[in-house]
Amino acid sequence: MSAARPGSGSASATRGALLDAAAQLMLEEGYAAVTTRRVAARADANPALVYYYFGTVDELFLALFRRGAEANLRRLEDLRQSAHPLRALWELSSEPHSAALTVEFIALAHHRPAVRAELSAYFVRFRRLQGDILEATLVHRPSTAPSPAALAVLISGLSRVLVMDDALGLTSGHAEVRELIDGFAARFEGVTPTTSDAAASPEPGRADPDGPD
Amino acid sequence: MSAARPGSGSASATRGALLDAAAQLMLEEGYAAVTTRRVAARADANPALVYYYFGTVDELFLALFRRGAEANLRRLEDLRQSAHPLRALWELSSEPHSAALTVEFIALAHHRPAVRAELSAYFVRFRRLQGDILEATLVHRPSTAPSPAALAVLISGLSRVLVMDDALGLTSGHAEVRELIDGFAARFEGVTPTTSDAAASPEPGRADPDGPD
DNA sequence: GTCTATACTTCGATAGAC
DNA sequence: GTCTATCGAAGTATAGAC
Repeated sequence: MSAARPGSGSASATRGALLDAAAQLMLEEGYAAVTTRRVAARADANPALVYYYFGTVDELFLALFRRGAEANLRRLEDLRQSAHPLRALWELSSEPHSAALTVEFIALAHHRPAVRAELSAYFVRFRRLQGDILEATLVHRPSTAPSPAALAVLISGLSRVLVMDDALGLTSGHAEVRELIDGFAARFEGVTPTTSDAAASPEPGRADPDGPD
Repeated sequence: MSAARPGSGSASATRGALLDAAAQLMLEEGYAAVTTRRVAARADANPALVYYYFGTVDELFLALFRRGAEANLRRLEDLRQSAHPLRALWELSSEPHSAALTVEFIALAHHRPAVRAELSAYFVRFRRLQGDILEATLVHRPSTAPSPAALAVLISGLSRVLVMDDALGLTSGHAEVRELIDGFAARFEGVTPTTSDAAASPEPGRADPDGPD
């Protein structure tokens, strides 16, 4: 309660518009394009308001990340009720917007300690929750299968490389990797692995594809 | 032959120093820190020399990427002679410096078309070569095993997520994933999967851990 | 909460002397 | 090949009126 600055609790429309603008810029032009002037211009707001709401650009980044992180953790919780948690998990990690933002934030984290700490804490929570869901879903997995923690790493890594490749136009081997994942999901969720199936039965909490994976 | 600018063929010490400085800055502080002034300062050179050698900052990025890319492709070629090509392949993709630079370049590629085209072309070549080596190494693989192209994607994705996780201090599930890879390598290369083995028999062409994965 | 005005820094890029 | 000098644009951040 030291600095009298409106926090994430304040449901200000301007604050939200600034965060939206920052997210757009980060997606379209990378984290370096997120400057006070450009964010304000895109949000049709005055540049000084960025300082009013966030204090520094670093804090703006943190606020943006937190908003997406919390939304994503909520969506992850919702997955528990899904009929196909494994597939829903895979699709949550495969959203282009979300994954592209994640890459930007990871690059940012490499040289901004505050961002690094925030990402680190978030990913610990995300992976743990992911592991819990996998554990509950794969009740009959053989003893030779990877542990939930290892599966969480596999899902993160494979979904991320596919999305990064897509952004570069790389496609070689992709179809086969997707089939591999689909086959794995089918074996443990016992459902025919057709893409039309996924399209026909939308999962809960998939409305706002935003934030880190 | 239009603009009289020294190319990568010119073995200028200054040019190399500028590229080294750019690589350092990119690693330590991200691509946004790569500015003409800062690069020149770190290389103990005059800022105007950046324009003399590269013309624009974009060209500097491209030259830096190309240098690392070519070095990496050479190292990949050398792997063919390795006693354990599969493990060597894995380790080549797991180098922290190289992978961190790759993440920066991928983030850069998201909004710089010239960088994007360069990365795209490079990765196509890299993955293809990776696939060729895998094909030659895994001569006795079962028909159910993933194709070389898919394996190349798996290796890229898993090595990259482990390195990115390491940078954030995440370790959950890592040991198991490494064991998985090691087990796979052992099964197809027929060697006891001890880490001391890898340390005891260094592979050729691993002198300069630089450039994209 | 929103605005103007401003101080100060750093950026990319160029012209031209040496 | 290397340097100085310089332009205009854009960056962060703050003070203070409304």
